[in-house]
Amino acid sequence: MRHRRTDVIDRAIVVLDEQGLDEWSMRRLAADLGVQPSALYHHFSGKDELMAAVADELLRRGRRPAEIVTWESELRLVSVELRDAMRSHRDAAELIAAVHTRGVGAQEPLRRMAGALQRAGADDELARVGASTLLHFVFAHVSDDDRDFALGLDIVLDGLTARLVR
Amino acid sequence: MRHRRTDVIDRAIVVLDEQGLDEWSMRRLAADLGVQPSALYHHFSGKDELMAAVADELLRRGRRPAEIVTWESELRLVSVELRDAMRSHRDAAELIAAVHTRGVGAQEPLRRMAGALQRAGADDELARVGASTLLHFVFAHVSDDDRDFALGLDIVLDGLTARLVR
DNA sequence: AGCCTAACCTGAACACTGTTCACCTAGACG
DNA sequence: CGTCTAGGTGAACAGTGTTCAGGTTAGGCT
Repeated sequence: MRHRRTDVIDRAIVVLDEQGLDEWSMRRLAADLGVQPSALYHHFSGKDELMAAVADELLRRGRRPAEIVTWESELRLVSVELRDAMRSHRDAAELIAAVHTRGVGAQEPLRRMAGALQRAGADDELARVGASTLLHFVFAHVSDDDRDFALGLDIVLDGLTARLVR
Repeated sequence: MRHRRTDVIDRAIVVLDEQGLDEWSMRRLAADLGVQPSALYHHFSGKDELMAAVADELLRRGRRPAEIVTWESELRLVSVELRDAMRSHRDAAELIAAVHTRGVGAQEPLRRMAGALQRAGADDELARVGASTLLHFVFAHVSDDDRDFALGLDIVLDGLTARLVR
């Protein structure tokens, strides 16, 4: 059986769900696809690139069409989409956070947050720091219940608002 | 040469500085100590416990005597101590964050933050969420310059203040 | 229909990793 | 003097990501 890049990514997500991130190795994925481990290196330069592709696919699937009214609602939307993507599959949170931290992928939520802040009137510095603060808040509170998540989101947005209106 | 637990921890920190976290393996550390890898398992149950011990030692070394006046100054102190510890050695940030995330150690900063919030009048939920938000802000902004770090810290503390005074 | 190219895959090897196990050894203490 | 124990040995196990030279196969072009 021959596989395309997208086949590998799709199957990688299934294996992630079944085995978890710890058992998620190139060899296991290859075995699951009925292929030698080295075959994966035709589609991806290495494990990092594969992980990044999977993370980006999870984020893509988590997006929902929505019309934006205020900058605050946009920040909330991006936060909730990101959180949902991180909860959509087993260990997706660790996967996405790892990929983002290593700088190999999953950069879009941060960019969208910074963009929203800039459109809200923030200067470069505030947009950068504010977006990063919000993003890492989401990373940290993925497994909170919805109430706690909403509370924390309010904390950060309150802080951002206080800086923005000045 | 025979070594005690503390010798191993001290040497582990040196090796971390010289080689970085990626190259920081049980085998390398053992070689550096002039000992077989298996000898390390007399002092630690495994790599996780050793990492946790190193993280806690770095945090311990980063503590500074200071008298606390307000809850806000206590939160600032813990944040700055944590940030300094994370900057004190090569890859110390990744090490401490990893140990904390896995729940095997480096739990004290979070506990101190939650305690300060409780003394400031926060209920259990706000103390928990607020402390976690602040902690992960520090994790995320270790490598920012001081200006950006101070700005982000203000954002989070503003948000916390807004919730506390209610 | 036949060829050719590009995509895909094989199988073996390399150089690591953390961990376990049975066994040994030097020094302190009663 | 003997025992106890903290510390260490050396080999093995079961994995890991990655590389490489070479083989196969499907699709488009002439």
